[in-house]
Amino acid sequence: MSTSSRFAVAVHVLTLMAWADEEPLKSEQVAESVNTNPVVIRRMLCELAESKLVVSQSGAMGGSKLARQPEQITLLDIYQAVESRGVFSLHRHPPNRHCPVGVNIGSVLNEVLDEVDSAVERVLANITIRDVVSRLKPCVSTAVVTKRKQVGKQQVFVGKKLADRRSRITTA
Amino acid sequence: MSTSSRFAVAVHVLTLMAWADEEPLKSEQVAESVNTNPVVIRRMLCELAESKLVVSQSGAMGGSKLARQPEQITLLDIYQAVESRGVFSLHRHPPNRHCPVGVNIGSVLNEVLDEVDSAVERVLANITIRDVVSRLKPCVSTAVVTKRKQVGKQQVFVGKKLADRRSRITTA
DNA sequence: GGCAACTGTAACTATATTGGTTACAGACGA
DNA sequence: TCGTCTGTAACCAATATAGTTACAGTTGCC
Repeated sequence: MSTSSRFAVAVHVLTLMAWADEEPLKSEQVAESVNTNPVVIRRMLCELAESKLVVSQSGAMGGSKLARQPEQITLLDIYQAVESRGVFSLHRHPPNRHCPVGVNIGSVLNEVLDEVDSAVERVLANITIRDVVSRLKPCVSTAVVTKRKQVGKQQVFVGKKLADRRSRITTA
Repeated sequence: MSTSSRFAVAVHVLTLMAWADEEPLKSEQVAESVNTNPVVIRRMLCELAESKLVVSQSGAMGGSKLARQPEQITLLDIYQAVESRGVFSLHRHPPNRHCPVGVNIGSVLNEVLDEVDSAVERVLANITIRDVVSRLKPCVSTAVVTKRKQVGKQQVFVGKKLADRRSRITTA
């Protein structure tokens, strides 16, 4: 199967922005949380912007934030924004048209794969970014309490209740 | 997403064998219908044999056939036999453990991806190879009627009602 | 205006997975 | 024992994703 991490990363990115609550995030901040390169994030942000899920601003003090409220963004929106193809693919090369099975297996498989895709989409359509944030919060409540100042190299994370964006939240 | 054609090809292969109805098929025959290399088919047959979906026999007059009746093989069996991973993957590299979102997004995503996988499996568990053959048959009924002798290079396909395995079924 | 801090994007490389191919050892029927 | 198969290793090709460097364009601020 395909299994790229694009969907997982995209959900991560939008969850971060919901967490930041209207505060625009720089690609470098996001990349630091996702643990990847800022360009990878910017590429993905472009796709998410095309699907009207985020808005970005260039220039100094720029950054990206959600284009809608977190409860108005479903995981299906994200899935459709960053995953071009369905869950399964058909044959790489078309089967033999002179075989009774080969000539018709494609249409039967397409029906099946459509059923699968629909099932996946029904699940994703019922989960919003707000839900993800909610399921995240119980886990990090202690982390927020034990937040402490950043001492070393700049390491910026965000939190609703943090006035100082340059502080660092840690569980250690 | 991942999207390999392994699942599609595996369903094709087992459908061919159900169509052949107990007659062992050689990897070259199967490869001809799938339109690929016999080794690719033999590799897949090994996986399907490990999952007890087919049985193979070496040597002259050898070949492979279904290990069970077509109605006792679901597409979920096939999916689990040839697709090692779930529909989606998590991050390639783990997110930043010092970020409140990064440290917990993995467990939330895992719950979501489990829901997705379950939905996919529920769909596939309800479709058997017998069903696939049934959905195939209406399409090929005319093809069987218009079957004609093979004249050129050996091209062997199978059909329940064909005593001569070396005949060719065509829709042309 | 000019600088510094951003995004958007091109171009390239690295890595992983799948599929295709050749080759050959071993099994097995006739 | 010979010809016909499977099983499997080894290798190459094609594709997709991710990571990296570089740079043009945009914007806020002094």
